[in-house]
Amino acid sequence: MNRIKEIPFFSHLDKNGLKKLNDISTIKKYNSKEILFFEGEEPKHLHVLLDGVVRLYKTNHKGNQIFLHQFLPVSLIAELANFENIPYPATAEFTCRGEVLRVDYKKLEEGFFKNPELSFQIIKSLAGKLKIMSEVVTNEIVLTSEAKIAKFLVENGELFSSLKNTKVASLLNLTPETLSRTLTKFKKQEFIRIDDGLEILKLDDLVEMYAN
Amino acid sequence: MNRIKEIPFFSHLDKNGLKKLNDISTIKKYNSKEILFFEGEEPKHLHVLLDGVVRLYKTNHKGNQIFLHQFLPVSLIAELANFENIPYPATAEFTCRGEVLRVDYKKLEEGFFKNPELSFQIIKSLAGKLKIMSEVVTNEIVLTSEAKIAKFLVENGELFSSLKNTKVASLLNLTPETLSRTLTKFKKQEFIRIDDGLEILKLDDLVEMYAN
DNA sequence: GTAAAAATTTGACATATGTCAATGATAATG
DNA sequence: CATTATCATTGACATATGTCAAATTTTTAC
Repeated sequence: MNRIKEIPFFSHLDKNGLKKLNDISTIKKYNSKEILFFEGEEPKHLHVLLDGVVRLYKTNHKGNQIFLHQFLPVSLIAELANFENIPYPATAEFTCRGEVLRVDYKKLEEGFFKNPELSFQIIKSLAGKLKIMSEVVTNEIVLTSEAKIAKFLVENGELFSSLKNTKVASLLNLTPETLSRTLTKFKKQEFIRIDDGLEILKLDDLVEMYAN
Repeated sequence: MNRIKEIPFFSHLDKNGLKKLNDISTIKKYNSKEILFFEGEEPKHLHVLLDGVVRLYKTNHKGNQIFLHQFLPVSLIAELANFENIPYPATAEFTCRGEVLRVDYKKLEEGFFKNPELSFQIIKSLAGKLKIMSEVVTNEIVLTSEAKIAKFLVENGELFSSLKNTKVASLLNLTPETLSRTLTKFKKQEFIRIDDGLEILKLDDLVEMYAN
């Protein structure tokens, strides 16, 4: 109950509302690599990530994972499936131990959807998701690998420096080989330098590669 | 004003609400091939498609159009850009003459967002868009061309029969050549027959290609 | 500090799909 | 009906990116 009060999503609820919400929800702990839900599964709960990190991915025809997004607390996860009453469109997996609030969706719908503040929060969340998906489309369909990498270097330089290349490659849905080759190319062109962290030497040239 | 009353989105508004909405919106007509908005443009209005057909697409690095979705009346178009206050993520173009209701978004936000019924409609719309985007991702990233085509034949057989192959190819973001080759392949395998309309001979084999 | 494991780089090759060009088939127009 | 114009098919080739394997480097663990 105290946990629920701290969720920005529900923080505006009054005592009665909190109690009702508490009655239809449970908190569940997960370990790293545990699956919150599989692509294709029927949703019964609304999941609110309280703690830990969840990665969302689809699986392609060859069985490779296509990374879509990484969720940090506190966020709703795949609420689309609840609202549209469709199977989960992707798989959600914990990358470290964490916790979710599982809310019985049917009961939530009955009791809470008249609440304007909650509606507003849901709108925010959905719009955010839509933005994410739109970016996925841009990154995966519109951009070449080179452009994807250039964009990532410019926009996530810090993160790049802190991660192994294999990890970066998987975030970008590329093979480590492609990433490696592209990075050496960028180094040869003197767009970047890498020693103990990324240094961008020719920002404009990098940006040019993905912006239009 | 009468037009507004007929929009399901706003049909629940009372007289006063309708009047206020009417004051902040205008109806604009468009011809075929006219652009409603360009990718990257700053949104000022919420667009409600009242009449006509609008196709939404992105442009890739080579200047090719990547088809995302076709809107039929009555629908909100790219409201994401309004809600998130970001540039339009894609271009919207009329494929035939039509009409939109342009609502001054700032003013709408100030005056209407407390309305629970409207919020609910917006949630519905956003969730629908999210579903569309999720399908785009599935189609474009997860499936091979062959699978895309198989899926389209199974799910849109009627439409397939009524369209030229060039048109189908562009809906699927494929070249006509690839479509043609794949179709001949399916015919050779006796999955389909085409004479004066599509006939699916081996549904299971086709479905097998894209379902997992 | 050494051994084992993991990550990176590089080369050779595979593959799906696009591009271009030529030809044949259909449809549209006067 | 004849003539364009559009569409479909086919082949040869290009290209980006993945796959596999080997060599090298870096990191981790004892």
